[in-house]
Amino acid sequence: MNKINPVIDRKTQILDAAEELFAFNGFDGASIRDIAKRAEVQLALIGYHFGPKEQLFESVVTRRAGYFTDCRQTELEEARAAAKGKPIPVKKIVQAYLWPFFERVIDGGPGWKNYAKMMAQIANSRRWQPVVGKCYDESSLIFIDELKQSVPNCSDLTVLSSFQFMIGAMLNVCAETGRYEVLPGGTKNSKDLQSIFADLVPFISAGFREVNKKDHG
Amino acid sequence: MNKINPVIDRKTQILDAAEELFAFNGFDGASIRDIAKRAEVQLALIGYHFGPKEQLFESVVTRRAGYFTDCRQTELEEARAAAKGKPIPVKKIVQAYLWPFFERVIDGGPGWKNYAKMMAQIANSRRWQPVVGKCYDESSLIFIDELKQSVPNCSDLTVLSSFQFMIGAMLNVCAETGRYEVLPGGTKNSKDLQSIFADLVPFISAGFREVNKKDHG
DNA sequence: GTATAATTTATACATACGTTCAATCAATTC
DNA sequence: GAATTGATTGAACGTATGTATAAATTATAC
Repeated sequence: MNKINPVIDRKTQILDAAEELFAFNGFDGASIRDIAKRAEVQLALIGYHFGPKEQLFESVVTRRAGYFTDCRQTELEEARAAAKGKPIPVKKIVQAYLWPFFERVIDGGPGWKNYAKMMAQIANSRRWQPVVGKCYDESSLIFIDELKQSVPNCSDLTVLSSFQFMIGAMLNVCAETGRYEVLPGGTKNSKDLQSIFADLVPFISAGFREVNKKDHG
Repeated sequence: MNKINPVIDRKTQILDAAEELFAFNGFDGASIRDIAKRAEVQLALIGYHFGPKEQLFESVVTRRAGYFTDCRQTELEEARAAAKGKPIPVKKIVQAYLWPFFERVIDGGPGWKNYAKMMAQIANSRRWQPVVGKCYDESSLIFIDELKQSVPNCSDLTVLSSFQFMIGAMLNVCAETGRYEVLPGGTKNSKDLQSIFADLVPFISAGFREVNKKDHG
């Protein structure tokens, strides 16, 4: 017997396959049969381990969420410590939020890439708002509160909007929809994401600082 | 007989219903039967007028696309004229791109709102890239070229990335996923979009100017 | 080693799906 | 006003879907 824990392996296989097919075909476009085939697993086994389809989807969303929220929290606390009681520079907050996501998409392998594609779609859909919220709202609130300290002239709505601008930009480029292959200036190479990240941080940071100017608040 | 052109009315009813259901349930989540019921139309009539489902979807995407590209083009040309041969200020370009979309979502009624929701989802999906590209790529190229004039220190990839940041931010807030109702600072009121737009333009413009600084190019 | 529990398989069910087609109906043309 | 075209209906087909269930297999405990 060369498998240490075949059950965990099967569950992981299922989650990976589901993640991939949800990412490319959406929730309704990916059938449980497709997922089973891709995971090289029997149809009924998916229901046995994960229950109905919506629960499987929730499991896929949840699986990697904790890594991101934990990692962001760590980065934020480091920035907080470095700021010594003063407001954290906006750029540091933005970086703390964005980097864990980009790092995984760049270096984490295909599973993390698929997760990003999937999240990019469901984050813009009202339907999955409860699932996304359950995983990410608590962490988002911490970042929003921190941002309020660093852009004190902004109204609550402005901070919230700007936070959404950041997320929308992040997900759009991490979804890797292929537009970069079509429009001139982009290549098919995903190491582009490294330089896209290098642009996104100052881009978003400057945006926050701009709306923090008195005449905008 | 009080109906001027019942055929056009039916086709419009179908497109409106499809738009709404695609926006909320996605392509595979919205069945033709659901659409027919919502449009108060017989099932087979949809196939008769629009062919297979993918073609219906393409018709929905295409219907309002021309308005946006035309309107953006007009705004861009006005800004170009005002610049008198010099590069157009970034803010004017950003505004020319964003305003037609926001204006319709704010004032255009439920159909335009649904269109925005739908586009926010498919823009982040590789699957519909060909359809979106057919409608919007030409217009996008014009804006990208214009932006290159106005942020001359940026590499092609940086301009392209920044353009995607803008689109991602725009779609994320126009999707109205309901996050604003959950996180503090937002209300359920969609007149918020007016002030979100007022924040987004300087936010994105400042981003472009920042990555145009020499040390980022 | 046997009994118990957990996992995996194989199959079936009822329903929903996209699409097709002949029929009816309405409008237009000559 | 009969004929022709286009729009609409009603029903059917074959297939794919999510889920449930009982049997078989494997792992675990005593």
